[in-house]
Amino acid sequence: MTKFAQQVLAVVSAIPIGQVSTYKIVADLSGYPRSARAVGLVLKKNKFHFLSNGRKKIPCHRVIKSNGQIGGFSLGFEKKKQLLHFEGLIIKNNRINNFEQKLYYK
DNA sequence: AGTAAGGCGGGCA
DNA sequence: GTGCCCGCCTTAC
Repeated sequence: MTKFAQQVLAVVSAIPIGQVSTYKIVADLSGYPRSARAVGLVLKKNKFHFLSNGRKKIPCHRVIKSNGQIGGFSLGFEKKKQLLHFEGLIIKNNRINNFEQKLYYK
C-alpha cells in the first residue's frame, strides 16, 4: 500500500456517522490536495470497506462529490444511497439534502 | 516503460 | 440549471 492510500484511508475512517465528506476534502486532509480523483480509486480498490470488514471499517459511502451528488460506489449506487439514508441523511434526486451542514472537515 | 482510464474538481460559456 | 474541457494522481494492462 502506498503512503497516499494509507493517508486516505485514515482520513475516511475518521468520518463520524451522520456526517459526510467529499473527495476533495479527503484529498486535502490527506496532504494531497489535487488527488481527488485518485481518492476515488483508492476507496474502490481497498478491501476494508464498511460492509465486509469487522475491524478496519472504512466508511467509503460517506465520501461524496463536492456538489452534493453521491458519486460512485464499488458495491453499487443503490447500496451507497441506502447506507447513507440508514445513517440519517436525506437523499433526494441523487443528492444529499443540506450536505454543506453535514460536512466533515477535520 | 508507455498509455489509458477512473467513485473528481474547477473554470467558463 | 446544463455541458465542455483541461488538470490532477494513481492504478491496470
